[in-house]
Amino acid sequence: MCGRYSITDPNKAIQRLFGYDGSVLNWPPMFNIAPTADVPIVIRGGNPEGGKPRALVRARWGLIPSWAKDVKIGAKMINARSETIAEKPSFHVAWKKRRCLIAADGFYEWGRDGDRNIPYRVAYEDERPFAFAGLWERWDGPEGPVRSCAIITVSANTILAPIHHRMPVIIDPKNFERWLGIEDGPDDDLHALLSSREIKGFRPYQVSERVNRVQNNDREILAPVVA
DNA sequence: CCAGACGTTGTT
DNA sequence: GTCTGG
DNA sequence: CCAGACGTTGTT
DNA sequence: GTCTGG
Repeated sequence: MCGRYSITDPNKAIQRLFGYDGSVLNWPPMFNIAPTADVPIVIRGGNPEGGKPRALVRARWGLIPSWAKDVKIGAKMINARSETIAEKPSFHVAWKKRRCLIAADGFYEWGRDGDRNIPYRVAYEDERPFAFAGLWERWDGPEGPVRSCAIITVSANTILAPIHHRMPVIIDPKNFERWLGIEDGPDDDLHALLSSREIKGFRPYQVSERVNRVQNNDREILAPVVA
């Protein structure tokens, strides 16, 4: 699963991942991102610097379906299972029309050791940024429209299985256009993107339990601790 | 037909 | 909105 | 995901 | 235990 993640340099990550200047949103470093936080995502739309039609926007983490009566439902919709995403009423429309990429440079998983939960950070060895496969939705609330998103999950691969049985889907940069729907393709192709479960070069390492508290949002959160 | 749910995770 | 249960 | 709250009444 | 907030 994926219930916390990080983007330590959002502007640089946008540049490296998507090849355009994302500094307009001027995002601060986020070491400990929790559900309901506003996060930067990339969707179809616009034409940044004359390139592919993509738009960098902010969205609340936790998908709020269009029919929701309250934003609170979003807190339960932080992940969407790839196995059932096409059938679930809450995700079906977004699956067809509103896929997104969620910029990150690490995510956190809690493993279990007896009665203790041990936090790990999972990131590329060289700390390069990557993108989760996501869905987004627009909800018209009493205080105007709210954009929200969810991270898609699959069963854990061999690297992560010892820690946890679910993990987020990472989309390879060469598949960004296919995923966003900028290039046409049948739905089977989309499922193929979700089923790769490839996270070559990823490395999980134990971190301090300080990450448990969402208020702890500082660079020390990233530091490895000795088991 | 209308009413009511609509999600994931982990744990038992 | 759309699907399921009754 | 984890942490932390979880209630009503009456009075100021 | 279960829900809310972050």
